[in-house]
Amino acid sequence: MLNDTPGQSIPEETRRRVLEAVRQLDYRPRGSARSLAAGRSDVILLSIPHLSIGPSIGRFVEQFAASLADAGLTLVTHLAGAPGQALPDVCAAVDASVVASLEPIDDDTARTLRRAGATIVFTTEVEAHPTMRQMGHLQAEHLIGLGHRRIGYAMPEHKLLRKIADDRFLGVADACAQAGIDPPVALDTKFDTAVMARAARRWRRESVTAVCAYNDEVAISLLAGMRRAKLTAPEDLAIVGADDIPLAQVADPPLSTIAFDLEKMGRSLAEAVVASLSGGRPRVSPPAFQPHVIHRAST
Amino acid sequence: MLNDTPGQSIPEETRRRVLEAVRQLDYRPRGSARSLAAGRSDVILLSIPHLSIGPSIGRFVEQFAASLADAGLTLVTHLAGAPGQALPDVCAAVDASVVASLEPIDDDTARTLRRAGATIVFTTEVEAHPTMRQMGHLQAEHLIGLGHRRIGYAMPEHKLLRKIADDRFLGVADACAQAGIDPPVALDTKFDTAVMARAARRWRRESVTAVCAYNDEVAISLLAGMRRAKLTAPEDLAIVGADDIPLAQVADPPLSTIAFDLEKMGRSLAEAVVASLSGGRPRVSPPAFQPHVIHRAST
DNA sequence: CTGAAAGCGCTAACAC
DNA sequence: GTGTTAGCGCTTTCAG
Repeated sequence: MLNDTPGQSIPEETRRRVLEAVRQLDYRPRGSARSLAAGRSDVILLSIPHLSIGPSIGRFVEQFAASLADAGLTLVTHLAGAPGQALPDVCAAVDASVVASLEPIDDDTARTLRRAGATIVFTTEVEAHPTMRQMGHLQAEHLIGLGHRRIGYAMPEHKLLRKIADDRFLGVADACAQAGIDPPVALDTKFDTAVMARAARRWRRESVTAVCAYNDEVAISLLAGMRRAKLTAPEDLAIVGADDIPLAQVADPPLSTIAFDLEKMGRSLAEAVVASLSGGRPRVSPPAFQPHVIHRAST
Repeated sequence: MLNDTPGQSIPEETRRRVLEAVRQLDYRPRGSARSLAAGRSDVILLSIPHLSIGPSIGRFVEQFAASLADAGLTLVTHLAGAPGQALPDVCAAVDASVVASLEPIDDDTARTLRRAGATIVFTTEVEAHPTMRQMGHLQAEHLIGLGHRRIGYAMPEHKLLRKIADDRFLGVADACAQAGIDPPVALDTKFDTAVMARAARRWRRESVTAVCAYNDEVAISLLAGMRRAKLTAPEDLAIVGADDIPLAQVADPPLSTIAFDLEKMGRSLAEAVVASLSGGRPRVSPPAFQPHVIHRAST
């Protein structure tokens, strides 16, 4: 009865009272025993790339967790990349049935994960990877559409963001190639106004008229550098960010950026997880994220 | 031997070969079986307050995870507050032996957690709560030390941040009372330049000369509003933020803020968890966080 | 349709 | 000092 097996004949009164008792004691089956017996744990482990934690990812995780909960699955997250337990260790410890990741998991780890007790591995690799690329593509396209012919790229400071950054950069490069213009000139950045001022001048010297920033934080930081260098956006240098963080709206000038539907993304990922659990192909539905540009005054 | 029981006599060669084989297969005991048998899971569940995810918390979590890993414990995190699984559900699902939380856990939940299979509950309630308060205190003290006699408080937009905000606000109010000046005048905020411009003017009208912001994001947003209202910091209104996010350095003017040692905090919390596991009192050592003000141009 | 029993993968406590 | 076994709390399967 507790498992709600269909086709039973329990007096309504009794049923109610038992359920009531359960609620009162708020009994919960012990996860370890449950998964040991059932051979499947209903625990989903999400690996979040180190340091890139921000409000956007928060919204995504929330939706992901909520959708999973609807399917009776429990989400826990793990901060990847940092020192400490590696993903396979954590996976084994919580006996996760599915591992989801926002950034590509290397083959070696993936193999370990898969081997680890029938644990199914699932990554967004298939779709999210292109999405990162697509974001870069959109940034550049937007700028090119505005008439810019020489584009800069502002890399993130932290090297652990490099994998994602490379993807986004590739998208920019792609768009430039497609438009038949020079490849983007990439420069490293830092959360330091003086450094960013120097970068801005450097781009100007190289005849760059617009730059795609790795994300909004980098873009805002560049805006600060420009102010210091007595340069204005978008006249001297047009700037486009990525991720649409809340602060982008109050940047000076307000920052153009690339947004995408994180709630939808969370929902799709959850669907994919559920599907993979019932033997389906672990794949997220294509029209999931719909990245799009938000045009504000900085471009 | 795999458990490294002391006092054995295994030929060195054999030992080496077995260990080698283990590494090759990279075998990992299944967590569920392990904890079921041992009655203890070595999984630590960290509950992170909904939405307040930011770079600072990332650094904290990393250090926490690393320190726990040193003690052979595995950390997973859960986003609290959001719809989806509640903390006790997640706790039961992963069979956590310790639950740590950044914000106070209500008594009801705590009781459930504690009951749930000998799971020990641990919260930072004891110490972190005061720390939030202390941050507000420091903000106000700093401003008062600079000669300000009427102080404003900028509340966060999101109501789920309210609990933390109330604590921080209380610290500000405390400091004001101690200094014998008027209580802080609190205003709601939004990531919208126009709204913030209005708030700035409102504070001026109320003779406020300095405002403590809930955090750096709110502060930066207020700075944007002031620019719009043709007000300058710190002359027209001195601003102090909290948390010391990277963007605080590139704010215009650079933002004074309250920082604290997140790495140390992570380490202390881990120590406390380990202690609580060996029967000690779940308490984090007092001199753990050392919040301090970083004085920049905005005040 | 309901009850009893086997056993999931490990650890701990026990005899040898 | 080493091998063996009982059993952790559940699910599932298989008789009744």
